[in-house]
Amino acid sequence: MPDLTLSDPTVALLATAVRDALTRMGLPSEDPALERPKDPDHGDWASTIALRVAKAAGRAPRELADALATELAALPEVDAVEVAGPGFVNFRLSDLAHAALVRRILAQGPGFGRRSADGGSHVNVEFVSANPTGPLHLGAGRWAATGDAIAALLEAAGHRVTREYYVNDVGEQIRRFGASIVRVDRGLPLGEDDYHGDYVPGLAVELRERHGDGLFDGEVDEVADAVGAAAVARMRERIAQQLEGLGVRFDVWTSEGRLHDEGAIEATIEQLRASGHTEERDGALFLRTTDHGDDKDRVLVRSDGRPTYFAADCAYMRDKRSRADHCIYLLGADHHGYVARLKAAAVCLGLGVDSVEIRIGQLVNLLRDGESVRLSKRAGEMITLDEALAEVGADVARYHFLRQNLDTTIDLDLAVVAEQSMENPVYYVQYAHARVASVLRQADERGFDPGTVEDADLALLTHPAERALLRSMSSLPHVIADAAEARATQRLTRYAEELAGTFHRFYAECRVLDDDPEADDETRARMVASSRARYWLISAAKQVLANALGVLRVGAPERM
RNA sequence: GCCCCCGUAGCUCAGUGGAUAGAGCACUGGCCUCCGGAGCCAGAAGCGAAGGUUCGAUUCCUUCCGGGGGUACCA
Repeated sequence: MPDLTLSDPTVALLATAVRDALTRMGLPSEDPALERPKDPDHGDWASTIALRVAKAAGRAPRELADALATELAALPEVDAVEVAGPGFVNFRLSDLAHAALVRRILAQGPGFGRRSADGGSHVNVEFVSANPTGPLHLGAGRWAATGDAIAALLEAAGHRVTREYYVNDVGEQIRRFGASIVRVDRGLPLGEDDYHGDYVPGLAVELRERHGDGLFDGEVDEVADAVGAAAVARMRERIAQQLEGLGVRFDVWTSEGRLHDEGAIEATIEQLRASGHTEERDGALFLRTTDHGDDKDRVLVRSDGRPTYFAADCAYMRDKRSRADHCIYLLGADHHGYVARLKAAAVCLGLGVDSVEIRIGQLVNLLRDGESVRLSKRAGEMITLDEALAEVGADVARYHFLRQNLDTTIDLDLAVVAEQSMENPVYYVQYAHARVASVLRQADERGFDPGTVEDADLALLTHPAERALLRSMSSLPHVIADAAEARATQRLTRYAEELAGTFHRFYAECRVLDDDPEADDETRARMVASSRARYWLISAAKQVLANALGVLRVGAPERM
């Protein structure tokens, strides 16, 4: 549980009050166990501390809660402290706290909900890292959107973040990729393991244009490496473009080939050998990953002397950790077998198991007319990320991916997503933002003078719909902190939907720009005061919606 | 065989050990003389099964049932 007191002064205040009360009661002053009740009838905040310490204190939870409630001296920010159920202590915030919230949101602007970077650790988030032997398919979009949003969440939670892509740009697959291009270029037949994608012929043409025909001179085996290298460079550009289409930009692209060239792999193997974690068997060098939870030892150097990809993975891990305090790997479920060996490698490299965090996401199952479509680069049939984006749009695609738990396999039927796009939850949220913008525009056009938020009488915001909106708005800092810690993007999307919902309900029930020329002066003055309070309320709501969408990297439109 | 993920409303999915388990879609019926109806309100409908831990379990543990994925001196 992240420390909520860091991001919310009201919580900090309550926490201190609970701790002080505990001390006065002669009980250990521990975590005040503050949480947000689901039901607004239970107040704005609740503490379960009485339930938690009852046993140790040897007193009934309900009795403890009563004593605690009595001890909690009246704070100006709190209207009431109530005991409910088996021993919950519920706090009801006062108008003062609500007014402070609106002013704080507007004063902090885009910073509301975010924590300053001071003291935050440096986190490296590696994601996508698809082999550069073809364009990204739609499934990669899930990792792109999710990794990017997790990175944004971590930034919002106060960490320095590096978004990183690992490029497997050397080895057998690249050679095969190069050979496939040459074969296609010459009209030679392809083998089963060659690259059959429909992007291959065009790539051959492009490479001739870019590098001249000389690149292709020679036997297939002689030119495969060079063609492969050129093709990889080209695919990397294409992949970067595709990611750009989804609004994702990487800070660092690490080339596996560079690790080889710089001797990082040899150095890593030497380190592992020197630290006694390796063993020679049958002429190959193994890393004893079974000592650290893996189910079999892994080969670092083959019997013919060539290092394995795993050796490169170790070198890469060492490289990344030298640049960051904490490394997150976002991998697809098809790589879950890598978890144990990577964790073991972290131990063998002396990096600290906890500093290497591996997140496994379930795959995207693409459906077309209800039938599963295989997404394979070599087999050829695939839907590329850019094709998909052309159909549904980046915001819709991003939001769709971010909305779901990583543990959930996504069944995605593009036709359905595109069809439902008008009913898509992302529009529900964006519409709320656009609606606020529209009201603010109206206010301006009508010459409405909102005054200043300092002068506005925010204590007028007592309607249940207004209270619900305030309550929802106040949650953003906690939602961001929780979602970042859990690496759970769907918590933020769901929150955005909830916030949008409370706004839509508010909008349906409360009129912001209210005036009645027929009314007497006193009534009209009341209406203006109410309009001003609501004006600042929705201005703040707009900011919170924009901040939530901003972390998700989804647009917050002024009009739709 | 071993390992990982999932099983919550008709469908797609949220649910961080707390109080009466929530959305969207679909269905039924309502709501604009007035700030955007891409909206609001109401209705019906659910935790795969059994044990255990706990003051409290949809959540943690075990077993079973059902579905998906992974298992290499591959890359």
